Amino acid sequence: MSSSDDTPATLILRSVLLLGRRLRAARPEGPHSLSTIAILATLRRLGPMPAWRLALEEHLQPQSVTRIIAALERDGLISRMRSKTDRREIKLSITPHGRTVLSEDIGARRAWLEKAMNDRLTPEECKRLMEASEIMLKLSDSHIEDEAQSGEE
Amino acid sequence: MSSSDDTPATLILRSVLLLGRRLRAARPEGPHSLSTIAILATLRRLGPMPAWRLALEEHLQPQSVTRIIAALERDGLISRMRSKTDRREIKLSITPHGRTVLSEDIGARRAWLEKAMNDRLTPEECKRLMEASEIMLKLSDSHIEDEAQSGEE
DNA sequence: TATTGTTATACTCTATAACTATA
DNA sequence: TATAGTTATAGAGTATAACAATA
Repeated sequence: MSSSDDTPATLILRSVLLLGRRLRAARPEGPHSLSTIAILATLRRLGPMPAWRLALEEHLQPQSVTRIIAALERDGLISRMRSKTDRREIKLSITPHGRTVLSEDIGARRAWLEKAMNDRLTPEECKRLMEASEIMLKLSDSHIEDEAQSGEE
Repeated sequence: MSSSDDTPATLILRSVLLLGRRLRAARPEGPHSLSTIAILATLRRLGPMPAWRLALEEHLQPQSVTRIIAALERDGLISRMRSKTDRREIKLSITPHGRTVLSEDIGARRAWLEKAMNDRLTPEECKRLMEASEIMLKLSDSHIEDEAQSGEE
């Protein structure tokens, strides 16, 4: 049987790939990418934090975070404040302007998604998709706590 | 209320972004990216087809497909055959070597995903995730037929 | 003129390696 | 030496514009 890849895993792989493409493309007029907006949303959701913590939350390398926050600061969406106690650390905060931009961006993406859901899914399917989102988050969420437990590879 | 983005849509956005990152990173030793493998899988699943059809299936621009299939042909994973009836068209087929590489790649990614699912999800959650995959596919699937129906932007 | 495909170019996304500054 | 952050570089992923060949 050559169907070794027509498995549930393949279906998950393909669906996340294709839906991800759509969600990235559904950006509003603004110049802000999905990864950028996700970082902004995390800063609003969890409050000010240093870059290394942001890297853990977003499952990114610190260097990748550096690049994104440089753009965010350039555009005035976040502000930096050097820690007094540990002068290596820099706390990142979302600015009022950042909150405005975030709301507009998320609003536009949400509009796209909700329209697509209304057009193509039944209410029952919408509900199951939302439940599945938490499952996917859990699946992609092996940071911090878990890092300590399973140190292999 | 400033919670205009703590909505189900935001959760979906974040979960697809984060899980997508993980699935792309879970590549085996081989030099083939997720997008490349997805195209190979589509050629095996649906049989030989021209590049424009592949672009529709994968929701990519034809130029993006051109780039990917150039790499696939360079590595001997697909073959091209000019159509006799319409000499503009080139039929793309997966080669035996392509089938081998595809199975190995999918196998490795599947192993990662199944381990993650076993480690972090209950059997009930696994089942719901698989059901949700078909829903996500439907959501990202507005090509061909739908294009004709809703012609707006 | 429309369609199939390609080349050229650029921007986003992310990683690894090497570095600086501070602890 | 370890940690927080940055710079440099590269490759993956994808898009738009301009083009060639064929219909």
